Amino acid sequence: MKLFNTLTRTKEEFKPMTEGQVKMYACGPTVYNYFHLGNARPFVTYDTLRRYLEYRGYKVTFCQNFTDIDDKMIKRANEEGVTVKDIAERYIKEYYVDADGLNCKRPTIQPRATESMDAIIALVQTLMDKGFAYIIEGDGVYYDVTKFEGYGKLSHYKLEDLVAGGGERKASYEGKKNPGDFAIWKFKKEGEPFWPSPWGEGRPGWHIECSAMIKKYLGDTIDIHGGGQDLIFPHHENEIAQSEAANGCTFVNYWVHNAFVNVDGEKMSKSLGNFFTIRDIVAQFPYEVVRFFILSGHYRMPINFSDELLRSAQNGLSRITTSIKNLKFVIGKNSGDGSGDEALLEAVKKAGDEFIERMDDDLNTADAITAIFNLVKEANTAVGAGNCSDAALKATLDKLLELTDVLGIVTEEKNDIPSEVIDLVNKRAEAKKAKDFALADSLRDQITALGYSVKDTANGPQVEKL
RNA sequence: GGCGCCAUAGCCAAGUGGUAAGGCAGAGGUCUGCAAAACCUUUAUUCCCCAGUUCAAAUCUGGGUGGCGCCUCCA
Repeated sequence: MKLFNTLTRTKEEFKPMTEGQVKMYACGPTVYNYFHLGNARPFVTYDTLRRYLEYRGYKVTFCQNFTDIDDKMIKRANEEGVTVKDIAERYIKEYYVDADGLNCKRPTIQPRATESMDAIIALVQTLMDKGFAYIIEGDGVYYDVTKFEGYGKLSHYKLEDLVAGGGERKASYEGKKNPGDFAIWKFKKEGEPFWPSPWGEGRPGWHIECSAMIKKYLGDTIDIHGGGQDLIFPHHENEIAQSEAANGCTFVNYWVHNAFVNVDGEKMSKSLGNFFTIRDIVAQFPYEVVRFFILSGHYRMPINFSDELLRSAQNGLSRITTSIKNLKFVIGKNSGDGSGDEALLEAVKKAGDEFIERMDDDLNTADAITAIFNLVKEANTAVGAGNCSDAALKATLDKLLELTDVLGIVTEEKNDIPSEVIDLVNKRAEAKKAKDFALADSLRDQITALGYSVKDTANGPQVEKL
């Protein structure tokens, strides 16, 4: 497949280091709050990339971390008068509620920064030993960006521009050799959690955490590293600087970055206050709709968020799920003569091929969904025509389930109908037969009141949970 | 100031040299006791504007206009 590599800013043919195996890492959440739709985008995107790679036969080792120690964690803990660990435990649990709901497969490895201190300290030590880092007394251990020749290669920022540009970097100028230098170990401050280190008690900087966890859990070089576009600089630039300086080899072969979720054309972010948590959104829309919404555009294009757009996504997704339900219903009841099989099976194959072709092109989920819609249409036509065998319909259903599973947009629903409802459905069928439509309609109202819908089809009444 | 992205129908959105996918919404029709679902037809002679390259451009080049992001914690 082809992937757009931020490093080269071109689509490149993806070749893993080891045939058939992929090591990928994505920056995970800082667990100090519920996550919002903007945060959800990378989770869903990289989960989809992982699912697709697995679908294509790769054995994927997917590592996504939890940042469970940083300024915001500490702030939150102090506000509530609890420990940082309490906050972490709480919001990791909440993370799983939403991430599981969004149908994100649990990553292979989910390290926490606080449980990776050995690796972090070892990495800082290496950087000190090799002369890439220096100490500012009473402050911390800093990385000297001028010591790393490739600094800026990911973001394409020049060191001079970083010095001259913006004029906003005043805050931490003092003591640093260069304005772009960043802390890899912060010395203990009053009221903050700390860990022992050769340079003094303290805690790690943000950037070093990812570098260290990648080294510890995946190795010195990995195939794919993903994250939001706002992480390109400084976070990922700094990860490269740290890891390549320490390890002396290429850190990441393919850098993948997703675009933002916007609200009224502006980036959804906590600082702007224009964010919607997933928890809030799912009070209105199912998780699958949120996932479908995210995947309905290309991951490198910004998507706008609004109720109207989610409603549109909900309607679109229900076209797919309804088709699947209808197929499930009709299989076993239908008596098609098989004259439509050939055309249908051809459509199944075509959809499968197109899906792969489009996903292969830099994970074009929008186009891949189109392939699914095309098959949905063929399936609906076949069900309506009633001229296909069960085997052909089953093959269609299986393909739809297969493709939607790669995207993670359809979750299996149990459709157990209570006997009470079945009785009503049967009575209604009798009433209809006797042309007592008033009774039939009132029975349908009763069925609806119990939370079920009934629709009349050529193959009898189809009952579903509402 | 530096780096970068985007502009396609009422809305969303693919398409990056060969004559405009798909979804949502709308309109008409078929089917149906009604409904639901579905199917058919219909909705951009045209892709922000202006030049250029080419037999051919939404797609490439140059110049505008408008919007956004990063350079500071940020997905």
